[in-house]
Amino acid sequence: MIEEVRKQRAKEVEELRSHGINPYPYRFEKRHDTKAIRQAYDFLQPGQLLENEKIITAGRVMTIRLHGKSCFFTVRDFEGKIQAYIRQEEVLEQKYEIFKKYIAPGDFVGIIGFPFKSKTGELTIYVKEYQLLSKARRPLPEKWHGLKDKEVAYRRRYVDMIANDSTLERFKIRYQAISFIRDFLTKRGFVEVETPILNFIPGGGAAKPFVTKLEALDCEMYLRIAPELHLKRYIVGGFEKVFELGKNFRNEGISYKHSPEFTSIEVYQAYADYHDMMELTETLISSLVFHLYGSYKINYQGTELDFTPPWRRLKMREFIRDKLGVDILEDEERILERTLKDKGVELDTNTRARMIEKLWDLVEDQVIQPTFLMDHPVEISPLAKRHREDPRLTERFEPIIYGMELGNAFSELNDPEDQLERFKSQLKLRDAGDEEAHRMDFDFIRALEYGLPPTGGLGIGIDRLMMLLTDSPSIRDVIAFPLVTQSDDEDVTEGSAAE
RNA sequence: GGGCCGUUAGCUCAGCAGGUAGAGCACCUGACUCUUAAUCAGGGGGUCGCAGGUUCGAAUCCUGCACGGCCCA
Repeated sequence: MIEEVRKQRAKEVEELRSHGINPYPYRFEKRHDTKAIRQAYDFLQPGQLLENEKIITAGRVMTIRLHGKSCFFTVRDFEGKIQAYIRQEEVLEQKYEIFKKYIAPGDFVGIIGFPFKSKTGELTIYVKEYQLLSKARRPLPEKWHGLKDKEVAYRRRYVDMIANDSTLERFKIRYQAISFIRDFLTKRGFVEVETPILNFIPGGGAAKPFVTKLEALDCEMYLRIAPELHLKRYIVGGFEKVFELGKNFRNEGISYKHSPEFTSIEVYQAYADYHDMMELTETLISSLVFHLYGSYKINYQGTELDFTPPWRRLKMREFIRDKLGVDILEDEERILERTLKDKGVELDTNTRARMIEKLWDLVEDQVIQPTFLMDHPVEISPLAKRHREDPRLTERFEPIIYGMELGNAFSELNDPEDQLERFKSQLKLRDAGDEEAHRMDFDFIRALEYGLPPTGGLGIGIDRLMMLLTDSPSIRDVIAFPLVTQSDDEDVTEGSAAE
């Protein structure tokens, strides 16, 4: 069936060429987008025509309503949809016949005409001239129900975007948000920088890396799991406010909130501590929410989330003690372990660090409203500075919203001796079987020995933030081209050499 | 890795006391000069995810596999 349509379209393309019409011309001078047209002519009364105005626009034909010698059709562009009207008596008869015969839903057209409002009050472009800009060879999904199959939506996102306005809208919001974040930080004096994605030592986080090979040096390399250590080297070098927005790669499970390839933003500010980073975080995210929705409150999966600053500050030790009755600092490991066993949690490695992480996992989903989870124990925070009041803790926080860790931030550890000790402790965890434990990075120690000023650092997971901002239940919904298994492309080659 | 659900026309879905596959949209032909899920008349289109099994007979029942979704680890 799809082959039938493709052959039919191929035939039409040949016929158009024989009429001297190029079905794939080179350019069109688009002057107005649908939003601008809507804003300019919304004032028209039903039935009113503005024959002296000239509109030049272009887009994809979505639907066609043909009535013999006249035809209504809707055109969609990035800004929206607009109706157009073409009549035999207004264009050359031959051009009308060609429109009637060859223009179909899915095709791109350029149109020149004037605005009017139909009897029913819909703003419409009265077509004086049109040009086929690209002929579609495949049928569009159903015009009423759209595309619902999630597999197809993920594999062929372009079809999802064509068929479902909400999908296009979701990605517009994503890139508006990213643009806002860049502006926000730039206005505060931060410089956008870059760091290597190919690393010899994957650092800055707890994760299994992707391994790749550098042929030129015949050695293994890793895709970065976080840009953190390089960004701090910028601060050592003399930058004072930097950020990097980009992809990280973690060779771990895939779930509704985990993607092997994800986007983060990391921000570092010299002379600041984690309190400054909390202020930055809540101001950045709440003003982003306000920028997008005109309110600090949004709905996520049926729950109202209130981003109004200041956000709740919650100490990790106290919260776990309140909820589970154990003290992650003072209780013996066998007590932590028994609490976990009672809750049915199995430990992959028997370290105190892992136990603390698992205990937190048990209560994480009880934190719904935007919250800063603070002051993590030192053994699970190898890059954070010890707490000024209790050296067993660190000056660290994670913004938690709707039970999801949205990021991670610290007063950065800048004491090279302590950092070396932390790396060594991490190596012990590694020996105990923790594959995610941090690796040794002597050059980073060397950098700290040259001197890192007091620095506040912050990382935010952009994809998870976008889930919240677009009410999306899965991280795949906010990644335009999510990871899917290899596809079957049989329908492309088969019959593509249609006569 | 485990559990549940799903996979039928390009799309959205019916069909499952087992009896040789349907609708709407889309597509093709024709009619129609203010429609908007346009309308009207006619037509074409399916290895029912794949492979086995049970049966005279399987889209339907059973087993395995693949792909996907959701939940759990």
